[in-house]
Amino acid sequence: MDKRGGKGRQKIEMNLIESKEARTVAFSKRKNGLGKKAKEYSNLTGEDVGFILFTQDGKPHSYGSPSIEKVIDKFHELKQNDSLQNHTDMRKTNVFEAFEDLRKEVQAFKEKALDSEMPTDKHMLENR
Amino acid sequence: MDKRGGKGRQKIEMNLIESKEARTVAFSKRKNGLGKKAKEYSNLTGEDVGFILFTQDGKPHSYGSPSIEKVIDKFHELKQNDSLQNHTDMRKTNVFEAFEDLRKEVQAFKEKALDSEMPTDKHMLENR
DNA sequence: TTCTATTCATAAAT
DNA sequence: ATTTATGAATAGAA
Repeated sequence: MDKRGGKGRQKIEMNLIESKEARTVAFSKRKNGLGKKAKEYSNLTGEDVGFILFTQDGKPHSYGSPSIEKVIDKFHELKQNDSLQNHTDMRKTNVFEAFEDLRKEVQAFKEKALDSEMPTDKHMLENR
Repeated sequence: MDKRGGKGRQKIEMNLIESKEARTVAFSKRKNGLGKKAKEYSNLTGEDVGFILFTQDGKPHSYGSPSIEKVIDKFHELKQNDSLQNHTDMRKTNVFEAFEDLRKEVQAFKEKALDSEMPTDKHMLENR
């Protein structure tokens, strides 16, 4: 419970963040925020949603319910024939929640196995 | 000008909104909110972003910087290059790929530790 | 990544 | 479509 000083959220212009460091932090925060909002959209409305974004290093990231490819296909399909009768399919995946559950599970297994072996295994997974 | 009453934002469960009317309102607000966040992402980071979502009537809506089609094409292109040049799991950027890796890992652990107790299912909602 | 102080988003009621 | 009262997201600092 340390009381580290913080000036609280400040208002900023919606333009490119000049500072490379601040921009990196923004990439992380904003990407997570977008993912959460997208997940909330599908949870609350029961409809599909998906998004794609690129980060500093030019890497693609995506989120989709039920999957980004399914969303893209459905998009093109409906866009092409707008009068198409839509079928109800709805199968939410809640990727982030399930993902986090699995991550914790793996973590638990690894910690348990640490006292017997040193796996040296490292995962570069940034989502939470 | 008028001071119509409101109880302020209330906390809600992130599940399907039962009320058709409330859901309709949510579609509108959430869609706008997602659009704003996406736009802010590209403005602040200078990188591309795009999203697709479907509304009650099954109609597709999209947003893209510079365009949803460009974003989709770039996504597929980079995803292809990435998998061709990197076979390791060191640079996974797609949540689904990472998810699958974790799932397999968990499965492996479980098969290896057959006599472990069965963890109970914990399914609660929340954010983050 | 974590914490705090603020700004922003938005559930309810109109 | 608007206002209000709050819940949430997040800029800046560590």
